[in-house]
Amino acid sequence: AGAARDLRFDLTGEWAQPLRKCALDPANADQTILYIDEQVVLILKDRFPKALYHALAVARDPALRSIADLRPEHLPLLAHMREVAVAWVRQEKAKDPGAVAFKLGFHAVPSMAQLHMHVASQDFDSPTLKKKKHWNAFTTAFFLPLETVEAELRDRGRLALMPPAEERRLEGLGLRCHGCGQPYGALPELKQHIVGCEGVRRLPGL
DNA sequence: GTTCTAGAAC
DNA sequence: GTTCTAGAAC
Repeated sequence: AGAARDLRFDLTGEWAQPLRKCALDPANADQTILYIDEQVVLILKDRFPKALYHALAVARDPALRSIADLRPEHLPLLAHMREVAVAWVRQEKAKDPGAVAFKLGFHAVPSMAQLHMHVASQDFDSPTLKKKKHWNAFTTAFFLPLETVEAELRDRGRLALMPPAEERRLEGLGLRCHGCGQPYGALPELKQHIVGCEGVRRLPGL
């Protein structure tokens, strides 16, 4: 008998479908499509971005609903998603040399159906970043870097899904600047800090 | 994922 | 009194 499927990764609600719909039927998508080929569509996260630059590389294979479906055979797809993401990052950084370093990766427990990789500048300067959960989803171990995901697929054949208790722990962690480590009690204070933090400007990444 | 909003926190 | 967070949404 196979293991029971983790319901957190099923994402069957209607509100969770826009990325999947875009990947499967891009001609009728209302998102801004930056790039598309047979394997991947790069979508600009223009309505609710969490940083000055924020895009999503979405897999077009209908079988890839989330990171739970990834297997070693998908390593070439992940490499291609990196190429597509890096091309966009280079283009944006050429236009804006002052942009903060980008990072590529997946949320440990996604909220939207269809495998999607975040491509985001680490300024996290956005009016639509409103909740502690948003902050911690990008600045804690809840964010799985692309290299980590690739290594785990290579070494273990699939991803170990984050236990619900660990998910709750990371979402609830106290707010802390990812650039300098300074703790903050409230999100508005932290958001005011990050726009001027030198540590944020010096973050490593793409 | 977001919206709404009650009531906690300040 | 105002700001801010966090839980329900069928």
